[in-house]
Amino acid sequence: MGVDTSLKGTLHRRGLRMTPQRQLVLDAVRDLGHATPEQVCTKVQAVAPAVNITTVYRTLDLLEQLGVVQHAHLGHGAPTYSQHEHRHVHLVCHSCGKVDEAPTELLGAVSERTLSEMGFRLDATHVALSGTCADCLERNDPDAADDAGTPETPEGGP
Amino acid sequence: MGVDTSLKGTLHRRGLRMTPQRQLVLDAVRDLGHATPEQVCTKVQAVAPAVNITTVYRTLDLLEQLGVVQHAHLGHGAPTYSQHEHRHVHLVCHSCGKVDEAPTELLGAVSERTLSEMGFRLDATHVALSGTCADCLERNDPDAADDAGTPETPEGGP
DNA sequence: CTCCTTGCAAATGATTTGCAAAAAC
DNA sequence: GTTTTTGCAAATCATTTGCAAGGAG
Repeated sequence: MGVDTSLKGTLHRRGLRMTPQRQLVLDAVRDLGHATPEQVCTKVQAVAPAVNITTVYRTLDLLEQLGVVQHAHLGHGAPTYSQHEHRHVHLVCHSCGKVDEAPTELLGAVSERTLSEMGFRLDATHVALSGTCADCLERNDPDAADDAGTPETPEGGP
Repeated sequence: MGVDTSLKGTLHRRGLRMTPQRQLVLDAVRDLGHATPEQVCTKVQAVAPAVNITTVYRTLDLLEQLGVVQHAHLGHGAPTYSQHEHRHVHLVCHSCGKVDEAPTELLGAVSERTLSEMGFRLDATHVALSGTCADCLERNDPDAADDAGTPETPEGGP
């Protein structure tokens, strides 16, 4: 370890500049765990109302290029940003939208299989597993809690 | 089986109407495997140029409500639509964007674990696993093809 | 003939871009 | 002082909605 890993150092090594906005965005991402650009913006604006959402987008892109944060697609809507050190698999309930987290080792065996069988290296932290959380399972389907294959066919008649 | 499974029958049972557009959209989804609304639209317009993309969006929504197609989020951009009968897990390469498919049983053990440990029922077909495909692995990283878990952890102390 | 469905145009929501002013080095 | 960064407004892209005309049953 001889490399400067501070945000300031990382920026300076590339001829980029340290600004309060960049620190605030990074802090917000750290704080929120996995948040959309808009959530990050709201958090930042709680401290510095003048910061524009444009800057948040630009800064998130930049921090990702620097390898300081990463984004994952949790399902239907916006990408969410978090830090590499929070390595976990996201479990998104597509009924209530809740995001659970599971240890990446959950996918260890799967990862090995895709690598050896198809040469595909999984990035577990970028994955969002979709399904139905415990609460919604009970709420919608009190006794079919052991079947993982039957599609539910939602109703939508006028 | 006594239930009419044709699109026309499914529609009629709910008081909805069969139209050429709906058949075309369904054919396009079947044909394309997993396609974004825009790709479906392009395919449909190859046959019927007058069909509006609005209709494609509306029809995809409808077909999904009917349980005829489903959508999955494959990563960065648009959702993609496919058929329930093609039950597979998507493996998306976030380097080249290629989409591979794996049998859903790949996630069987994971599914059992999330269900018993967290009460979370996975929907394997809705899942997109992200990572690096064999081609891109070799292209970028010719000899590190056996590591699926060691992170480089960027630091940033307050 | 009666409602459902479509096409169009305009509304919306999220993200990006151009540019001059402000800030960092 | 020079170059990067920011804020704002306008542009863009994807998706949705209102409404009148067109089509299915």
